[in-house]
Amino acid sequence: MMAVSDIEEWKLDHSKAVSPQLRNVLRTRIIRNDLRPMSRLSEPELAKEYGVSRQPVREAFITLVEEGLLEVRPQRGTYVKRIDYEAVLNARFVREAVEADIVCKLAAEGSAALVKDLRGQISHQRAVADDTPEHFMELDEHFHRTLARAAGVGRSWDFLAQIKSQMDRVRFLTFEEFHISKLIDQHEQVADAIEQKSASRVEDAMRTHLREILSSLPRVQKLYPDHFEDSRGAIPGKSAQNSRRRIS
Amino acid sequence: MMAVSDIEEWKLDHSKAVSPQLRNVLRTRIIRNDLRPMSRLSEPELAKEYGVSRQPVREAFITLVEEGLLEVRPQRGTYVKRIDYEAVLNARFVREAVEADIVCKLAAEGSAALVKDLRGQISHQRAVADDTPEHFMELDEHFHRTLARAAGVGRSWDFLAQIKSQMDRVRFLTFEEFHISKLIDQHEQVADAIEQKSASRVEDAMRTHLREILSSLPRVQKLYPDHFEDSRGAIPGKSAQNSRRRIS
DNA sequence: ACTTCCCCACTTCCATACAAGTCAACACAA
DNA sequence: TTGTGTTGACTTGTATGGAAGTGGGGAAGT
Repeated sequence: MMAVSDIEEWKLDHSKAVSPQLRNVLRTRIIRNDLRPMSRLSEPELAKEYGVSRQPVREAFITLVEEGLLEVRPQRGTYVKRIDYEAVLNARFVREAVEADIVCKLAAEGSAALVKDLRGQISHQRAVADDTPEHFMELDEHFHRTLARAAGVGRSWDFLAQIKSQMDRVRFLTFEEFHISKLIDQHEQVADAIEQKSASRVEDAMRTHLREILSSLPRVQKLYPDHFEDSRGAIPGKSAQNSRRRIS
Repeated sequence: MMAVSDIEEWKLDHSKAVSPQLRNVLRTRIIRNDLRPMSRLSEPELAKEYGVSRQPVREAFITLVEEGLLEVRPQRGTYVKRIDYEAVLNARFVREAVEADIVCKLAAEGSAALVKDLRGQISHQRAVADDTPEHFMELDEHFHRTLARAAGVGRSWDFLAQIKSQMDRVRFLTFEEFHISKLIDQHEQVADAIEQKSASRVEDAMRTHLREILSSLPRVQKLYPDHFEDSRGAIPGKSAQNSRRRIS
């Protein structure tokens, strides 16, 4: 829908409030690795670039600091944070816990209309699997959001979206590490299990699905070591992230 | 530790950055119902009250809007949001899912030192049970944070803290609705189950513990209807919040 | 050559001024 | 009395100017 190169040229609508727009633009640029880790974002520079004053830029920074995408060192500069291995693992852990409960609710209450909707989305996903990865990620986002809304906890997904950015940064580093067709197959297994109203199967399917990133994360870190915080993860032996339930 | 009345007189340390302090003060005042729902918070007024300019106040507002505690209507005013019934239910749902997985991990990996720490905290909780409710809530916060850290997902608790404020507002409305001694007993059941390394029992204990608010929430809403959003919740029949697992 | 100190460019943070929109009260006409 | 138009005191959003702090480069002294 929107290629990476276009992001750099996004213009702001001066008839609306500028700060929120700027916040979204910068967040997208960071997640898509257009703004590299450790690079400095000076307020006046970005202000000139987008034709606004420093204040909206400042206010946009605040939220991004809260999301762990930026780090401001007072009187020194504002920098794009490197990917925090621990933060990724924690975000993934939270996401697995929440979405596991979501699909369990759906196995109990899910309607046939939902299953039909999901299957339509899945076929749509297959159609764009070989398209740009950005396109699939949008559909993936929509798929998981649909599950949350169907379970009656749509606002929970809004919360998850805040921490998901940590995981998305990893994805955008190397799409090759993520086999899209495999992810779509897992989506299908989730839909199947919901249709069969099997709570245990749908839970296993979702937990397996959300653990895919665990296998690729160490390789991504090896490939782009300077994109990651120097913390542990270099010693990812048994990273205390194996969740409670043995999968199949 | 800090009585409600003291909050209004919190002064800011002008040697450090002002915005974060102001943010914490305002958040606390909102959660503790010192700043009432629907009341207007004008930037220049608060600026004068705390002896700073409008800009730090504005920046403090941004985060609180993100947390769903404030609502700013452009060119009209900034208002304390009423408690959103749906948001409380969703926050509770997320918390249950995450903390259930946390204690399951602890049942598998938990150490004896952890159990000893928890029991110490519990006896401390009993000691202050008849003290001010604020004091118990601090200990309660510490207890749950300890569990997360022991499970190796300490940052996950930082994530949860963002949405927990929605639940805390309900608690601070009526402490009488929450029987502290009962909550402490449930803490003890969690500690017991961890010691016994029983995943199923500790999960049930935690889920039961975190569902306490569900029984009191409708009563609190009845008692303070104007503190709540006018949404559903007035029709809380089967509010789609009964989670996946039947308890005991 | 090496250490020490100072100055200056640069940053974020705060204060202040201006712009633009909203809403209520009020004057005024029918 | 009622309906209408307008003014003006509010609000938040944006722009800009200092204040305080950081760090590097260069000059001076040993």
